[in-house]
Amino acid sequence: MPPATAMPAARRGQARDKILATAFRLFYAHGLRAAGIDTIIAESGVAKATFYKYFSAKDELILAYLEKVDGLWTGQLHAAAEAAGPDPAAQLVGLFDALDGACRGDGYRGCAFINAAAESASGTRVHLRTVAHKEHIRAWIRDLAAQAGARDPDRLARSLTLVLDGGLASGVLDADPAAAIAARDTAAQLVAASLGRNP
Amino acid sequence: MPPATAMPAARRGQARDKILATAFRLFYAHGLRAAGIDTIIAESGVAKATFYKYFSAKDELILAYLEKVDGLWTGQLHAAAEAAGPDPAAQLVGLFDALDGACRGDGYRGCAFINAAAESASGTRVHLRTVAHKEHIRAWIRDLAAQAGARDPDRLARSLTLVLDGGLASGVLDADPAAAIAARDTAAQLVAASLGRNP
DNA sequence: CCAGGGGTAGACAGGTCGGTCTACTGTTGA
DNA sequence: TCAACAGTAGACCGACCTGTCTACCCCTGG
Repeated sequence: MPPATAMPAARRGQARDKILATAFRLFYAHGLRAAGIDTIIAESGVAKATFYKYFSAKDELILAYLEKVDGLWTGQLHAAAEAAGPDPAAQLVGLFDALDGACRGDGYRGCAFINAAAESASGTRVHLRTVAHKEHIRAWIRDLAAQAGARDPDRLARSLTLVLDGGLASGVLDADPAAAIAARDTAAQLVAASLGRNP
Repeated sequence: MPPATAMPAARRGQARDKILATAFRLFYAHGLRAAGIDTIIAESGVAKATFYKYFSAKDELILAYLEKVDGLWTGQLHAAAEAAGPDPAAQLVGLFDALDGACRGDGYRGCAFINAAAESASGTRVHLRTVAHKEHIRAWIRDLAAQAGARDPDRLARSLTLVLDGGLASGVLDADPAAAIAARDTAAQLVAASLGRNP
């Protein structure tokens, strides 16, 4: 790291965090286009020049926002899975508790990635980032399915991600907890069937 | 109908159709906000005053667009179901062929309603319209499930709509036909299980 | 012949968008 | 002491947004 700055380390980059936190809130609540730069800057209590020091354009902020959501949501998914115990089959079902938890939260508006994809043209960096996220999730679920000894891990992973995405997508319409419960229930059924309980 | 106009009947309201057709294309391809009124007007080959004669505001056009999509998509769903024959259980699976057909089409970008919901604040007329659409679909699927003699029609309908929404939602990320096939496959599994083939 | 309705063309207003730029303030390490 | 740096405040730019309004054209029924 180059020499030293004339700034207290505690304060460096503090503005960036405030901006990102505000962006997180506004992007998720109102959508990528509806949340304007001016509003984000004003609600962050930050100067415009400061914003453009950390983010060269709005797109960069959106990308940073998606990165943050990715980390948060993936973490919740992993935590929910692990809370179900060491059995991979149980984890495959348990991860759906994250969906339940999310849709009970205030201001739940479905999946940030699906919503972002709906507002971005395919081929753009933002859109590609949403695709990458979904692929990561599916790869993780596939691993879990393989560990659980599913007859066809890829097929089970496809089914489960469909159910998960369905639960998330319906969340942007209404945050009905019944959808999350049904998703978990459906997942349990699919996991059981895939484990060879019946032909 | 009042007296008579001084206009050839064939031409009356023709402009409205052109506008709606253009709006359909642009709203779906680019999103509600990204498609501007000026662009829609220009590509419709219509004067601005004509537009505002038929639609008092952009929101009205969006609502008309959603109405049109509703009719089209519901029609495709019904057609796919009926193509599977008279058996309600087969229809419950067959309707997923509409998903397959849709995602193979050019410019497929997932579910217009989920995308619209992602761009509209909850409580607005646009948002409420998306919720109504999803409820209609689910009610129809529930009826089919009841006719098929499912043990718990409501539960089966919930599961199937989750899978359907999952397939549609993933379409805005990438138009992978594998997702549609997996959705149909998953639906078949759920329908079979719900019909009492196994405890 | 002419009133009236459906249409076109396009200027215009008022606002918001993302982004740039200038000028200034505090803090701190050399 | 002072240069360097993180920050603030806010004017400003050009582009684009929705929506209004004026002016004109063309066709047709009375």
